[in-house]
Amino acid sequence: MPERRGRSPVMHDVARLAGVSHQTVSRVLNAHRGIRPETEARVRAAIAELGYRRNTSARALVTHSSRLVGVLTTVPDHPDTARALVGIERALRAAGRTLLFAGTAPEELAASAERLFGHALEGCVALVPGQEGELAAVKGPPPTVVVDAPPAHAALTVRADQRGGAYALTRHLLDLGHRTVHHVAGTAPGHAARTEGWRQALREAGAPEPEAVAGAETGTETESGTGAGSGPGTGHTAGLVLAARRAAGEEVTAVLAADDHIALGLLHAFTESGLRVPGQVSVAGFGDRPEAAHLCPALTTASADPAEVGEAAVRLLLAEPEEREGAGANPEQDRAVTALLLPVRLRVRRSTGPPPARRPR
Amino acid sequence: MPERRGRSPVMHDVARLAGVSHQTVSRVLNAHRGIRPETEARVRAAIAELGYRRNTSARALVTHSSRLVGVLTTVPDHPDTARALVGIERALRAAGRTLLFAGTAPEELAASAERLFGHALEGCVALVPGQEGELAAVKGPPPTVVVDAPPAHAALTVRADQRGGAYALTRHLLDLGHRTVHHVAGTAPGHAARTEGWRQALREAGAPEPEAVAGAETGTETESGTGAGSGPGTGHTAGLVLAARRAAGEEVTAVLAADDHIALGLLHAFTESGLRVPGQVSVAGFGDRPEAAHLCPALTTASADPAEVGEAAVRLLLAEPEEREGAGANPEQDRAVTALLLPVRLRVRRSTGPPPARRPR
DNA sequence: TTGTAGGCGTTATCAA
DNA sequence: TTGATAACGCCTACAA
Repeated sequence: MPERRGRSPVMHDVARLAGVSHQTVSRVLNAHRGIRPETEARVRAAIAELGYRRNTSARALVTHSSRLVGVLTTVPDHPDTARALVGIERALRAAGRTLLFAGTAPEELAASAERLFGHALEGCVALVPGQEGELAAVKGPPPTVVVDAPPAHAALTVRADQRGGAYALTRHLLDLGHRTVHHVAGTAPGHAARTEGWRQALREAGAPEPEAVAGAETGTETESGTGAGSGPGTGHTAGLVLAARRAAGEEVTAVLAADDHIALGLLHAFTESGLRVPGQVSVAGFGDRPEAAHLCPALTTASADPAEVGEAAVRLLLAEPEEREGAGANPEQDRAVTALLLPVRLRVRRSTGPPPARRPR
Repeated sequence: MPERRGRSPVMHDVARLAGVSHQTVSRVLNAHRGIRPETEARVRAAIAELGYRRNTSARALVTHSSRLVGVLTTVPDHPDTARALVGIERALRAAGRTLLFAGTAPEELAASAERLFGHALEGCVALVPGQEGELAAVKGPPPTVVVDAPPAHAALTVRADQRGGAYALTRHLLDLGHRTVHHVAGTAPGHAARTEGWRQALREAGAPEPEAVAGAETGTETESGTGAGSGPGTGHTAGLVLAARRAAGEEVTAVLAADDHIALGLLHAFTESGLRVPGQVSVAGFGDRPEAAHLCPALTTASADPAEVGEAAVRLLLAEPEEREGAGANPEQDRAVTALLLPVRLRVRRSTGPPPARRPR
């Protein structure tokens, strides 16, 4: 007998033990039809007895696919990335795939993509907020789903419904009794859609439409969750402006910030100005950063569950392109869906409440 | 010429273009010595021109190693996991390795390990807090580093210096002027060492050693960062006990909790009892959970940087076993270091301060 | 210093 | 229904 001492068993060993050829073993493993049940049983028994496992590399070599799906991100330390990873992994596991991860600085994005693509990826999920330019580096042969791709981007993408979320948040404040809702806008990708949702809600409700305050947001939404850097001045300045307007007689009872960072600045500014939240002013954020639940008061905000976003991205990635006539040249063209819009859900907490009574009833 | 139309170039193509054999190309790629510089230049030029990349699967097939390192965890949604991932990935990238990730429920740990090990891993980092039993599933041929393995566990491991951290935290409180420091103990793995560090600091300072309060911690430290579940009752009960003791005349001016969760409960209980933190009682936690910085008041705590822990784990994993006489049978036996102890650093924030003045000076 | 031959473990194609 | 044989792309001997 050939020496099979240290090495782990291979297909040939299983075949010999089952008294068949290695081909038959392969067929059993790949669920080919036309195998006599009793043959299959013998093969399975041999597999179990030997503790045999297929060699992934050999399989990938001949298959040209490794059943590996890559995740490429420029924001590995963003809390939403971690949460998305959980969803991605869950979907991948269900599909029998394994997750390859690369977190990298934007400058090294291309190099990291190379490294990832080198592993015969079956597909790739890109968590790359920021500018369109960065995404160019991710163009690869394996199909790629970009999470929250900019509107212009033509790739497969899963997006959170920013506009709908802002709409719902505004609606929530109006329903609490506020005559209108002020807004501090941001400049990060996706913030514009939030501003639109806010305006739309006001318009439909026939509420006054105050001008949005510019948040001078410097793209800090992609920063680490520990709040390092960023500093004040974000929503803080806007908060002081609004407090001043209120002192001057304007009716400012509810403010929707373009993101939780800005909302935090608002909270500070209002507290400094002696305004109680939510007693005198309600504040809502957007994005549901982890700390939002632990602020004083806990922040009402909204977000799409990052895990769900991740799951959806994988499902979109792994969905078989519809087999239409002439399919094959460009699989992405043959899909039924190339962009998914995920609902944004409200997280109502303590920072929003009814407006102060204007006069005793 | 053989048809080379759609397919990506292989080593043979490079060889033909450079006018050498594919062996020479392989030698260049693997930095073998004894290649004429001009030959190497031609090869490199051909590689660049063709945009050639080695096929990882073929390489792994013959090499029996994929330059892939696995990360296996039962707590994929723990914030420290995300932070560790960043460090792991950084170290891996520097070493030219790629990261394979599997997050899973404890029950499926063995299956996930199987799936991971199936990819010819070069090594594995296990983020598996909790019971020793779970770790048994991770026993695999590839060398594995367990992060924060239980003391008894014999594998390669990287541990945070729990004892030293608790010592430093206690020292910090004593230095602020507190006569002694109370302690709420926990039951999660690693908590016992924290209690030891606390006691040691008191003893060395000659401070009174109050009995530790049992925190009745139900292992919530492994839960998600959003605080779902866990509920009150953790440190809350202990806080009420301490507040009562204080009301009864005992000098309780500083409390070290076994973790941030317990500390949060303490904060609630003290606030309920009308005690100002840190005005009347100082509170310190342990673990630096992300929300600690955003509590009111922000929590003084301590932790080893998870990213650093991750980096250290990878370095330990990839460190070549020292080549001693008789090496080879069990590589782990031949290492200079099998357990690394990482420093725990203080994060002093607003929840600790000097004790209230006993009498006017 | 370079080239030739063989095999890594699997899947696909043919023939039986 | 099953078995032989040839790839898949690379690396490690050995030969030149």
